[in-house]
Amino acid sequence: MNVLIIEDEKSLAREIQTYLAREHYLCELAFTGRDASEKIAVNLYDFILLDLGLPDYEGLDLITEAKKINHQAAFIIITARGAVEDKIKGLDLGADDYLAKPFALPELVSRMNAIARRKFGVSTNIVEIGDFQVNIHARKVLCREKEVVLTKKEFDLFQYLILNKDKVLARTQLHEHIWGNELDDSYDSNFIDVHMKNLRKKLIGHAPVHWLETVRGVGYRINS
Amino acid sequence: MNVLIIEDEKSLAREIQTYLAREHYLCELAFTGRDASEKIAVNLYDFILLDLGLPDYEGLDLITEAKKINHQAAFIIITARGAVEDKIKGLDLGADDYLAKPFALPELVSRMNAIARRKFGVSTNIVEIGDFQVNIHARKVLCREKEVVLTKKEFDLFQYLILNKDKVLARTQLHEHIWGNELDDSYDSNFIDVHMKNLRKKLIGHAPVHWLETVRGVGYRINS
DNA sequence: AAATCATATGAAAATTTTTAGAAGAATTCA
DNA sequence: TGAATTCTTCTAAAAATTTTCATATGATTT
Repeated sequence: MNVLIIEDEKSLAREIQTYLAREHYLCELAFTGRDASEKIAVNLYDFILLDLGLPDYEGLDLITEAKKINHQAAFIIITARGAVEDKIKGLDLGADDYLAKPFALPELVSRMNAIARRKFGVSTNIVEIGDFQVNIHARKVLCREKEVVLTKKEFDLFQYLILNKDKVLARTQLHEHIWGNELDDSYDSNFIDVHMKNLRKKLIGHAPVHWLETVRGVGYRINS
Repeated sequence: MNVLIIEDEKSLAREIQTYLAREHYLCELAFTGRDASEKIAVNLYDFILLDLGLPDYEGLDLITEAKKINHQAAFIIITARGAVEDKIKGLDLGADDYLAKPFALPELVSRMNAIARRKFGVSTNIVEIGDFQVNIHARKVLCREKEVVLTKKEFDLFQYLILNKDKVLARTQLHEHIWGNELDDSYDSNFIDVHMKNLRKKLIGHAPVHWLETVRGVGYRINS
């Protein structure tokens, strides 16, 4: 899950980021409204955490703006206790949840998990594929009680393929996803292949993986 | 799904085209109102994306014009943020959706998918032809539960013919589309024929394919 | 019915793509 | 910092696909 944290208090923003990272939310930070605005225009976030106390922007404008560009994101509003709280709640901003400062991070996480369940239908963090149980948040793979230990890149690949089940994913897509950034025209490397090979090898060590296919000339695919 | 992108900013148009291609929308570009007008008169599009900031045309005229000729197309209006936005919304143009610049491409895709589902009753993903189910995203062909395994070129050909159902496609067209590049003057090869033969052979192995015809002297066609 | 033209076919040749092993870089962790 | 792990590049071999080519088949014209 991709999260944008809009918060001018840098230390708090980083603290949230670190904590959420542990829960396997992938966070980007925006310290100003302008920054946030640009990021929202370019990326598609699952969650947008917005502190309503930004100096350069009227927070509410940011919400309406963001809602237009990315209607599927879940919004969580963070506000100073008391202050404008009631007023905000009165407004129908269409936020998915509100949190008053100061708040406990586990509280934030549990609310985010609840929203993820409700909004994105991710009822659980555990996805089953073949004989394997993949725990997305814990980044662990089990096969009949036993753990299959994957490296970071291997897990990233595996997860992305699982989340896009029944879709062929081109190497460039996989590469872009894992690296985040765009690709040079001169993309010429086979490290996706190498990681796939290693991933397969590890998986096959525990159970058959006929559902993980190479689509020649195109990419890779996991069949449900 | 065939899409016409009407957008004078060429780089943006191409960017959209590239992204949509990945999602298996087949795009043509029109950089001017005149160009768009001609293309609409000749081709039947499923989607028409229209940027309302064209220099040579009043965008709104283009819509009413297009609506007369092709009433089944879904219109998506792209507009600069703010500006005339409200005014446009006020007008009953019968557009299926609006997008304000800048927008995230995945957002565009998810809206198009939604429209396709609602308007055409199709999950853009699966196309049925004869006894075959073609899953565009998975690049898989099924015939009564059983998979028909196609090579890349075979699938590309098949898909392109399906997307252009009821149209005769010349060998040069098929060649240009599938190989991307333009053709040398000295085009003299029969590999389209060979691929067609192999495709037919594989399909016929599972069910009759009377709907896949050779149009002598012209090319090939799939009849719905 | 013969001649001509376009398409279909089978098989070999050429090319592309994938797999796999290993080794050098880079990163992480103690 | 050094050791261990992980990431990435490089290579060659293997596998599969693409393309060519020669020939057969079938349709169209005269």
